[in-house]
Formats: sequence, C-alpha cells, structure tokens
Amino acid sequence: MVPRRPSISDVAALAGVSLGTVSNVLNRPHVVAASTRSKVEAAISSLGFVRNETARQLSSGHNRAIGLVVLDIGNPFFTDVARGAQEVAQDRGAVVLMADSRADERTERANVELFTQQRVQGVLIAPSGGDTAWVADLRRAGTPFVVIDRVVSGVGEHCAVSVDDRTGGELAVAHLLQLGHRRIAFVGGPSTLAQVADRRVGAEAAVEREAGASLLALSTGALTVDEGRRAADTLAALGDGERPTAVFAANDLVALGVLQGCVRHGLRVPADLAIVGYDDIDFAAAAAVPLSSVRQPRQELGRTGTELLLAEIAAQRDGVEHVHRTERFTPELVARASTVGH
Amino acid sequence: MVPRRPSISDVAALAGVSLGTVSNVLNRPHVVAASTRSKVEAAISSLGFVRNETARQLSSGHNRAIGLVVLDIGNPFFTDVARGAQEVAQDRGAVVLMADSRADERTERANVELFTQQRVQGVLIAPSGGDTAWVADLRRAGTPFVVIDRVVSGVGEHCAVSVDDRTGGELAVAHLLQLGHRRIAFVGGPSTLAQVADRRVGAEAAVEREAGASLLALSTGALTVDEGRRAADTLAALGDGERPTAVFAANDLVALGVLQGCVRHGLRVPADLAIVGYDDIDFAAAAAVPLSSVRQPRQELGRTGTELLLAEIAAQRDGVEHVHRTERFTPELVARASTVGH
DNA sequence: TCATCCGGTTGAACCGCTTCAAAGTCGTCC
DNA sequence: GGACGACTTTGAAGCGGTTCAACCGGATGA
Repeated sequence: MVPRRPSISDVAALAGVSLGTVSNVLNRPHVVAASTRSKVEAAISSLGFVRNETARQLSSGHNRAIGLVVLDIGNPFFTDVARGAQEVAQDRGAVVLMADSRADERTERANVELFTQQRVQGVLIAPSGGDTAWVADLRRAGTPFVVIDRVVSGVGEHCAVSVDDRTGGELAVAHLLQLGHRRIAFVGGPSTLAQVADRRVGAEAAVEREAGASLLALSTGALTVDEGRRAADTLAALGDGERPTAVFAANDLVALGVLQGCVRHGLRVPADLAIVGYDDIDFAAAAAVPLSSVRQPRQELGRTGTELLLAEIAAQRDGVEHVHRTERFTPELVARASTVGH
Repeated sequence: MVPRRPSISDVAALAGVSLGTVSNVLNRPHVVAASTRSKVEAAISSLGFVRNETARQLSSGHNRAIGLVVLDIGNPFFTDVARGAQEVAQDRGAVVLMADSRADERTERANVELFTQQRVQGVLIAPSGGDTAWVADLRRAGTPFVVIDRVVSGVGEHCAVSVDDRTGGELAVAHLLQLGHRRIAFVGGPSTLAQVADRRVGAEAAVEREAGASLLALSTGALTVDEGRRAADTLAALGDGERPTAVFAANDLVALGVLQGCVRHGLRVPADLAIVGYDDIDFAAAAAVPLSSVRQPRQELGRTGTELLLAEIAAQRDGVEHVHRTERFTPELVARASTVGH
C-alpha cells in the first residue's frame, strides 16, 4: 500500500513544536523566531513534507486557481490567449487551470461545473455562444467570471474582453470588395458559434453596401482545417462563372483548409480565389500563400481578461462594489498574398 | 461580503435527513430509498448546492485529477498530445490539469510541485531534459509519473512513451543525403533540450555514414518560429558555395521559421535550400512550401501515456506490483515539397 | 516590586465532506 | 411471538490544514 505522506503534525512532532507553529513557518515566517524556524525547516526537508493544498484551501477558504475554458485548444488563437492569461496570473500569484470545451456546449458547461466544484476564484471563459446556462450556474455559485471574445446578451451585466467581430467581418469583406470581388463566399460554422454569426453579420453588412455584390454562405460543421478543405471541394465543384472569386473564412484554420483545398484542386490563390482568414495566428503568415487575415490582439485578450477577473475577485473579497467593464479591442486587417497577390 | 455557499449540511437540514444520507445520494444513490433520494435532490437544486470537490478530496483521499506538464503550449505538437491525454482521461473519469513549462526548468519544477501540492493522482510530463530534480520530488512524494517523448536516464526505472528521436534524426538526414545533399545544417536548440540533442545525434550518425557529407550545427535559443527565421538570416548571409544545401530543423516551428526566412531572402525551397522539419504538425502540410517532416504519433503519445499512468496509479492503489513500461513508437518520414520539389 | 507590554508559541475549533460501525424498521419464517 | 435478514438511515470520527484567542516568560517602566 502507499505510505501516508508526512503531514504538518509529523513535522511538528519531529521539530518538537506545535502544529500552529509549523503553519506559521509556512505562511508567516516572520512571526516565528529564527531558531524555531530553522528547526521546523529542517524537519520539513528531512521528512520531504509537501503542503497539502487541498487541506489548505478547505480550511482557509482561499483558492489560488482561476479557471480558463477555451473553445478549442487546437487553435493557436486560444493558446495565445492562454499565454496572456498565464502571464498575468503568475504575476499575481494565481494559477490558471485550463479546460478545452471543443466547441461543445455540454462540455463547456461540464467544465464550468468542474471549476465551480473546485471552488476556483473565478472563471475566464471563451464561450461557444449557444447555450449560456453556465452563466446562471456561475451567478448562483457566486463565482466571478469574465467572458473572452464575446458579450453574452440577455444575462445581465458581466465583465468581458472582446474584439468587435462585426467590424472584423466588415473589414475583411470591405477589403475584398475594394479589390473588385463581387461574388464572395463566407465559409464557417456552425452558426451557433457567436464568433461565426457576428463575423458573418459584418460580412453581410459590407456586402449590402455594395451594389451588385453577393455573399454565398457555406456552413461548416466546425472551425477546423478539415472543414475548410471540405468547403474548398464544394467551391471547386462549382462552374467557373458561378464560383465566388473570394472567400472570407470565419477563422484561420478554416482559411488554411480552404487554401490547401485550392492547391489540391489547382485553383490559384488569389487569382482564381482570394482568401481572407480571421485571428491572424502565427501560422497564417507562414502558409502556402501567406494569408490575409483579421488580426485580434490574442495575448492581450488573455492578459486583460485576467486583469478584469482578478479585479472583480478582489472587489468581491473586500466587499467593495464592483462595476462590470467591457474592454473592447478593434480588429485590424492584415493584407497578405492570399488577397493582394505577390 | 460573499454569502457562504450551501454545504451538504444545509441540504441535509432542508431535506430533513442526516448528513450521511446526503453524501450517499451524491456518491451511492442506489443505496438510498427512492423517496428519500428525491427529497434530497429537490433540496440540492433548490439551494443550488454544488459539491465542494476540495473537501471531498481531503476526506476521501482520492483525487480525480492528473497533471500534464508540457514543454510549450504554443506548439501544436503538445496540444495534440494533450488532446490524446484528455480523451483517455475523460473515458476513465479523470480530469487533466495542464501546465506549460515554456521549456524552462525552473517553471517545470514549479509546475510539478504545484501538482504535488494539489495531490494529483499522477503526473504526465514532457520534460525539458536538463535538470531532472522533479523526478526526485515525485519519487519522494510517491506520485506516479510517466514521461512523454523522453526517457530520463540515471534516475531509475519509470514508465515512458517515447518516439525514437535518434532514429527520427537519422531518417531526416538520410532522406536529405539520398536526395544528394552533402552540406547539411542542423538547426535547433538549446542543446539541453533532450529532443534537440537526440535528433542531432541521429543526424550526425547518418552524416558519418556518408563519405563527404558534413553537418553544420546552428544552435537556436528556443524551438520557435522566430528563432527559425533568425537561423535563416544566418544561412542567407553565407556565400553560395559555403551555404548548406539542406536544413534539418529540430521541430516544425523552427522549420517554418527557416522557410519564412528563406522566402524573405529570396532563397528557393527546395532548390536553394531543402528543409526537413520534425513532428509533422498539421500546419506543416499547409506551409508556404509544404514541409517534409518526421511524423510522430502525437495524439497516440498522449493516449498511451495516460493509459500507462492510470495503470500505474491503479497498481499503486491496489498494492499490486507495478512493472514500469516504455512504449516506444517509431517515427516516420513524410516527404513533401520542401525537399522533393513539386 | 508590581503592572504592562510584547514577541513567541500553543491548542482547540473549525472548513465541508466521506466513511463506517451501529442502530432502526419491516417483513418473514419457524 | 421472537429471531433474523435485508434495507435504510444515522452520527461521530477523521482528512490536513488555518486561525485566533489565550498563554508564557522576560524586558520595561513606574
């Protein structure tokens, strides 16, 4: 059987002091006399004592962790957000626990529940956008939360860091229109993803302002490279006069997939089909044809989101009134060869 | 101030049953009479009770979590490994906590300590390869661990899932030699990273077998796209007769960076410089010039690693003798345009 | 000499849950 | 009618820490 791990009282016994003193050495070393402290420290290292964070948290009621729920950990956009979050959290002595909801609402809610059960200080969440039952869960549990890359409507106030996806969609399509494209396809889905819906709304708005321009919507089952490739198959199957001359993809993974599909089908990018992606992940610039994309401040989203969250947590702890804030960033179009040629 | 969250005893009081009964409803519903169970369930939902996992864990001594320490969360290779791990863990009712060590030994050890403090069931770790103090930490704490993508030497037996990096390096360079390249550069670093060291050893072995072939080692500060670009700058600065005709990059991120750098400097790939990467991340195939790469079974590494870990945990729990295993996968060369042209 | 003060140290009371021996409660069976 | 199981439910003892009022003994000041 597993030997029991040394506990604080084993340390106390070995050092010949009381339990409380050991705890003090661990948490408030300055109140302990130097000689006592060194005795305790010797005992700690001789036993290989490792503080039990679980017990510590239970008795103190404090938790150092914050939860981060991302839509898709395979998307570099989210790992960049995570990095930003980690950075800030580490500075403030907090720990980030990360969970991947794989754009699935049930998984998303399960992850939030997991975090609530762990009694994390707060939750940073990039929601899928459909079912927002988790908001009610968190509210009820009194867990502070900040929404990333989205503002959830109809659930009352909350903090958020977001990038204006509607504007981003407009930017992308306006860029294509300006290059003379009139038949444009929007590739992305499912439309329950708020990201997809908003970017599309922006795209439509831009198209409507231009006489003679049309937007063909190609829905995908997910925002992945594979789905992008599949969409390219669909596009390639269309007749030359019928096929859109440009694609606005809901994110860079899809855009890269479309690009790969085009290469396979012998469609030239951008001559036969121009492509704009979204997120401007690092790999976009390194693609077969460097990808034009709508840039979001990825790490900055994570950083700012964490700061808002920690502020809300602090306010709650101190019983201070907290005013919810929404930090909104403006996206920016980065034009590369996939639209403007070489 | 924050209102206290409902506890199990609040539920018990409201339902008019004892504490133990509520616990039974939560953990062994079948032993509770249906009528009692529904009373308790009603109380739970009316109070919005969420089980405190911290307390549960402390008193039961069981933890559902396993820790995963990755080298670089920005590298899609590791997110794929993480996905494989999540998959298996979820099937077995375990939860994966992920931490990024950013290839830094201090962060790596801090992450391991964090997990030990949390009393996770076990740790899955992709080590940086230099300092292995964390092995001693885990051994002492009695925490089972499995090493991913590496076998740590000189620390006694342990479970591992690995891909033979030496062979991978040989494969890559043998491929280049076979294509007629004789001046080859190895780009990667720091050499304290075991991945880097082993791949390089393999590369050297292959070169030594070929008369007249040479290997120029270009060390980078990290395995990132940026560092790859910088290496390309160095290569581009060399005279035409002096410059290697092929590059073997220690991973795909570096390879993509080298590729971008070549494009910028007007070097044609593969005509002027052939490139082989390592890992075969999804983005490799979508690169400017589709990247030849040494493929590792990414998700499979995560899956198998988690299975080994769970097996070891189970053995420890049941007091059964556990025999450490090393699951070794064989890498595979995927040749694409970056070496074999169009 | 005695009251105060103060840096150190102590130990008991939790934190919220699991566990499990013991105690009910019924329906059966001899 | 009493013993015996099968089912349920109970309640108290931890799990390993944190917290904090109380205590201790020596220094200080009056």
